[in-house]
Amino acid sequence: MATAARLKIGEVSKQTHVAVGVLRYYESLGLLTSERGENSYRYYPPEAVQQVQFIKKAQALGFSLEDIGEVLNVHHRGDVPCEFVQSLLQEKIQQLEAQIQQMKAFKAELEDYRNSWAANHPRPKPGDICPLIETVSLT
Amino acid sequence: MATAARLKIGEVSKQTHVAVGVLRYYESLGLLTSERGENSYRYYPPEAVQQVQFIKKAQALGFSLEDIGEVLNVHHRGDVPCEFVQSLLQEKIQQLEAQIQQMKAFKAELEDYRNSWAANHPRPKPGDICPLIETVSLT
DNA sequence: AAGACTCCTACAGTGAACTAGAGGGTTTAA
DNA sequence: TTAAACCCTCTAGTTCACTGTAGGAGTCTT
Repeated sequence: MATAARLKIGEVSKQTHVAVGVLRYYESLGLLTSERGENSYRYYPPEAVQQVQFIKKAQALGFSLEDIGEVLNVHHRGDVPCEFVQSLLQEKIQQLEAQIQQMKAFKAELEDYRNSWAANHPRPKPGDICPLIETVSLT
Repeated sequence: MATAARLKIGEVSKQTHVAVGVLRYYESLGLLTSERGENSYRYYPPEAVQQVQFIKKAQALGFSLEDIGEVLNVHHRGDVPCEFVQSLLQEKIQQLEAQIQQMKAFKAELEDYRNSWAANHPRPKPGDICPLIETVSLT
């Protein structure tokens, strides 16, 4: 079998579009692990790429690195993880659902305003002030 | 007519549950304006309450104070605002929609995992490691 | 008129998530 | 074999959104 493809930090960086410094920072927080070569270089298994992508995805959805770390650390520890992870998951799912509902409502609000604006102000007169902000905020 | 109800900062704070310091901070960023009395106290019109609520709502949905300031400042300047606000609105609406879609996808992913976990691991054996993280991140 | 309370400014500190730089070793391609 | 490119550690700086503190003035309540 060919050498198991171990990745250097720069390769992980290229594949994930996450800066090298950030990867080291994640490691310092315990979100990522690596083996060290004799040269003290970090070497990552190919799965590290997925892991970093997971971090970035979760982060984009509003999870803090600490949140993410909680989940990942449980995995690293390997201690009775499933029940704990399960309950974390459940919590996150519920949070997501709530956020989705909020966003939908806010989007609808913005759309309402945009539409009523379009109807009422086909050509705003010079000197008009757009009552946007106050109107939008009244829900 | 009775005195136009001008609010002091503490009253705005109570009505919005936003700390006095935060209100002053918002003002320093140009997100809020006030008139000053002879005592140099800030006095706000009642609409300030709505405005602060708008800021908080937008913020909860991931808009930065700078984003919010862009919209509010246009209002304050009163310069040809509507077209600009309109296009900002359009952009924000699209962003929201994209985020909603991402969240739904991520939520579905988490649910899938939770369900398959429930099916496969009714009683995890001691020593098992939950393959949660890698599995979840594969979309 | 005294004490509690609220307000003011100005500036320092916090935590999260990076980002940059110094100073020095390692790998790799011409 | 040497120069570019990459890696290391450590420390410090940045941005965002606050939070807290000091020192002082105004207001309200009794």
